[in-house]
Amino acid sequence: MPAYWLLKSEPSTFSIDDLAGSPHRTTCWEGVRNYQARNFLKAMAVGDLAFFYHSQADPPAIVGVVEVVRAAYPDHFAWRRHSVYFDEKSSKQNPRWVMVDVRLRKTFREPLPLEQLRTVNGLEEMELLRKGSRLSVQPVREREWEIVLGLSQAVR
DNA sequence: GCCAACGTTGGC
DNA sequence: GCCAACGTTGGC
Repeated sequence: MPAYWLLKSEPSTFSIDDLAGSPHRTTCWEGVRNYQARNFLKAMAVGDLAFFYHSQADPPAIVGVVEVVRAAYPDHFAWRRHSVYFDEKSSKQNPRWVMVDVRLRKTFREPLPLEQLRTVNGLEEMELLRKGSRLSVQPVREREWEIVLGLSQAVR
């Protein structure tokens, strides 16, 4: 059984269309710089599935599904002095941050806006919908996964 | 642009 | 270990 997750990205930085245009529709998920989010990245296994969420977007929305194709490995952007993700406290000997690789599985025909998700029965406890929730990598319960996927198919 | 809700830093 | 100050996220 795969586990389910949700990954946030600002589309102005990296959108689901950018992923669709990437080689093998695959990308490394670099730049996570929050310990709780990092620990979720470490918990991911190949074959796990994740919603792709557009934050700081108009509207903010779940826009598709990706699959984990490589488990956590050191985020080498932390070692690049000129990267926005540089962190001098992360060394090659003792990497502080990790990333996974994900491949695009599905782009929803219609995005599922945050505002709509807030009205859906069964999603009340979803991390994404918690007030003040800022986690950029978060687990999704199986039941929540099924409900959201069902919505994505209902909007055809 | 505002601001609530965090997370991090650092003095003590 | 506490907590004030500061920085960041992200909806609105």
